[in-house]
Amino acid sequence: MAQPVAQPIRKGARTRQRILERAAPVFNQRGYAGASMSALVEATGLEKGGIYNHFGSKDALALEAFDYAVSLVVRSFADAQRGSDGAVARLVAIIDAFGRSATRPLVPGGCPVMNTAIESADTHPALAERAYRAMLSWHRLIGSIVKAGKQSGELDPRTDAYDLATIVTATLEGALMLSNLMADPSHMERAMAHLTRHVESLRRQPTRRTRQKEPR
Amino acid sequence: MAQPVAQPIRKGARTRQRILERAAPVFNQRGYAGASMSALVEATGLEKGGIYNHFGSKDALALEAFDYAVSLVVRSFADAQRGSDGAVARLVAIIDAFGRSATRPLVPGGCPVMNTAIESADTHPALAERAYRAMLSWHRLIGSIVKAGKQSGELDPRTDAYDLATIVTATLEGALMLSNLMADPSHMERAMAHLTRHVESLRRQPTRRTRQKEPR
Amino acid sequence: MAQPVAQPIRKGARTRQRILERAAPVFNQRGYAGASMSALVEATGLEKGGIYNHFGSKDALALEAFDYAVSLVVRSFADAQRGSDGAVARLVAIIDAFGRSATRPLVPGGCPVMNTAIESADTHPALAERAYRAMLSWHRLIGSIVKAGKQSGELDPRTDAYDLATIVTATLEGALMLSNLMADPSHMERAMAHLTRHVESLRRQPTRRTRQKEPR
Amino acid sequence: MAQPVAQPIRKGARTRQRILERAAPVFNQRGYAGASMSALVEATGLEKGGIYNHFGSKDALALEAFDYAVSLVVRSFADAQRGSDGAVARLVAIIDAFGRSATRPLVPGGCPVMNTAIESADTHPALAERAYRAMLSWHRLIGSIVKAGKQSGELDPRTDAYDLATIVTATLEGALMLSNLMADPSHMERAMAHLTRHVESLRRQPTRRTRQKEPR
DNA sequence: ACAACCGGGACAACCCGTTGCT
DNA sequence: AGCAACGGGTTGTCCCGGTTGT
Repeated sequence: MAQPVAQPIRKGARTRQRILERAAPVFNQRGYAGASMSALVEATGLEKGGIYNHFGSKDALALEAFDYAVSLVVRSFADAQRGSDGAVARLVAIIDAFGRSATRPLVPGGCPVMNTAIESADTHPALAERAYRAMLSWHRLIGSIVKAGKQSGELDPRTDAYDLATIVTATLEGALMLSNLMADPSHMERAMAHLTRHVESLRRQPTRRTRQKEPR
Repeated sequence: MAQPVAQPIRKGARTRQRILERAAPVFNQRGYAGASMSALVEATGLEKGGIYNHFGSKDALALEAFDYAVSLVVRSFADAQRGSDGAVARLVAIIDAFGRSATRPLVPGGCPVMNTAIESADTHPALAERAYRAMLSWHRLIGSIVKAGKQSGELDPRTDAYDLATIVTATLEGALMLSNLMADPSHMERAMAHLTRHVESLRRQPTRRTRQKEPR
Repeated sequence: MAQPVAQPIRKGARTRQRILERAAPVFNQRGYAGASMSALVEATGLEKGGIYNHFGSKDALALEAFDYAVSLVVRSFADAQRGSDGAVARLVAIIDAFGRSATRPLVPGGCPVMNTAIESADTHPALAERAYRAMLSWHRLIGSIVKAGKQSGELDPRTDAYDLATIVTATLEGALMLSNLMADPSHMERAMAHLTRHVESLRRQPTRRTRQKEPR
Repeated sequence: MAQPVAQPIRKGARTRQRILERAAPVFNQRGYAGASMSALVEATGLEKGGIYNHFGSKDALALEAFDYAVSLVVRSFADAQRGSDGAVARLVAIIDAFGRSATRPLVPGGCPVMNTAIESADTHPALAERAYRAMLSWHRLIGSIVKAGKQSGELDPRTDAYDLATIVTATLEGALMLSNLMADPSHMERAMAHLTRHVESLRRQPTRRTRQKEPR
């Protein structure tokens, strides 16, 4: 029963990971319905039986491949924030990190969360749920940064965390779609500039001029 | 019982139009790969042969159904502008019209342009091309409004039409995706409020404060 | 109500005949199973409904088209014999007439009787029956010529009509197939030369040497 | 029960061969266009997926099934010649072997070469090419026998190998068609008798009488 | 034990021959 | 006579287990 000592990664686990790494771009580019098992066979280099040994179904593989793809994006967010101090700097770092994916995608085929959200909304509840959770965690990430920024006094206390999360994610996802659709990264650049300006406008001002949600 | 005089539309043309009207939501919700001919058969009420009498292939039907769906959106833009005078009012009317589609979609399943852009980018060049053209026409629409607004003196002359087109379409499309993904129309409401404020900030100011693209 | 005088051929009958003339090559080249109704629509220039007004089914059209094609061959046999006196001359004329079809086919696609015999033997009893009858009539034609030739004393009395009918038709049909398969009319030329020599060897000889079916 | 040693043929290869054996008669009887995949499914006992595992398309299966059918005929020619010495004996053996197929067909449905030549001439270039090659090899076989017979002195030196190949194959193929069409093997018997006599007349004669291609 | 092979059906898109309505 | 609609049939691919071989 004693587990083998010092053989940290079994061979099967490495194969499994390799399948995920190679399947994720296929799902991200072709979508769930458009990604055939034979395409996955080609991408992974394994035979169909080999894939089914690790994943019980195309469905299960798609869910894990999605999680894997999201984990790459999340990690890039974490890496981006590492060297940044302050709410504005961290938000800008996230905006930059996402914006870079327009020219250097982490997973080919665009943002996996948006792609999955678009395709699976009316067809695949399990995938749609995963996309929902991923997006929710991003909003919470932004929300926690805003909250910390307000507490530290960096951000205007009237700043609405929900507002900002919506504006940032919506604009970035939309701009990524535009850049890919029109094969022109300047859309993403404009969106990044716009968001950066917007985020910086949220700083607490010594003057009495309001910025956001001005009271009527 | 005099027979109807001058019936301008033959029966076949009416059937063809009905197919488009009923196929468009299927493609918009399920995507091209996910929309099977049998689903289209069910949606249209015709048999397979009946559909193929009017459209040579699923491909041809998808292209025309996309164009039909886009035409609905474009018409809603045109209707929205009709009662509006001035660049800001017209832009806000377009933002409102698009924003309404989050709660009262013109075609079920979200924005056909975004959906098609996401799915077809790496799989279906012909569809991707149509989505590109549709988006381009929207950008040109916004561009022409901005240009007119600058000429009339309503808008700040430093306003960049490209910038605005990108920001507006990216934010709206992203927000629609968010609203649908999270089943929460408030995302779209926040985006509309943000964009409305942004557009209004582009008005020519009697003071010398700059708004957009401030010269460094 | 009086029918128009001196209009011997109704328009419908002409259309019907035109359908046959244009459908026969399609069936002869593609076979019954390979000739689709849409191919026949294209060949005839009519719509499907138009064809079905004249022929109750593809089957009925195929049968009549076969008869039409055979009638062309039969007529060419009759024309060929017209100027020939004597059994040998008439047989050679028929051989010549058939042989010419290798380079100048009466109906594109080869001999309709052989084509139909090959395709329909195991699949279409009604067509196979028509092919059988056509071939039988050719054998009877040759048989009657041989019989007349023996009665007139032109042919050796030991000549077997069945034998000759088999040899002539088998060799000609086989040679036509070879010429078409190998795109080389010399096969037919050799067959014609061989048969002509053979037929001429059947003439009653003044000597006592035997020609055919020599007694062992 | 020692397990079988060195089983050289994997299971898949056996299935593949079985498909060919069972598909060949279907194609030979119904033709390429007339042989539906469902008929092949029925004949082979496999499901469609099983067949498509071994052959990429109906087309590929048809080509290999044709080759298989031809190989049976070619093998029967080889077997027939085995016990025969001399050109005349070998030619007669081939004639006999082919003639037997009228009553005991190697592949049900007639000669695959002729059937394919007839059906595919104007519709299926790849199959027509295969039929052409098969026929060409038969002509070369006859040609090589004639050549050897002339060199050994058995055959009249004026014998034309092309002539003989055409006459033999044309007559045999035509007679097989006649026998099948008219359900009467006597047509083939007459053709065999005729060809046998003809071949034997090609022997070198001690006298100076000519046999073939007499100079005018 | 694990991966490759192989077979199974259901379903894909598409076209067939046919009929009825205009 | 032509257009429109019909379903059943076409070939071909799908995703997925069971078996075989290593």
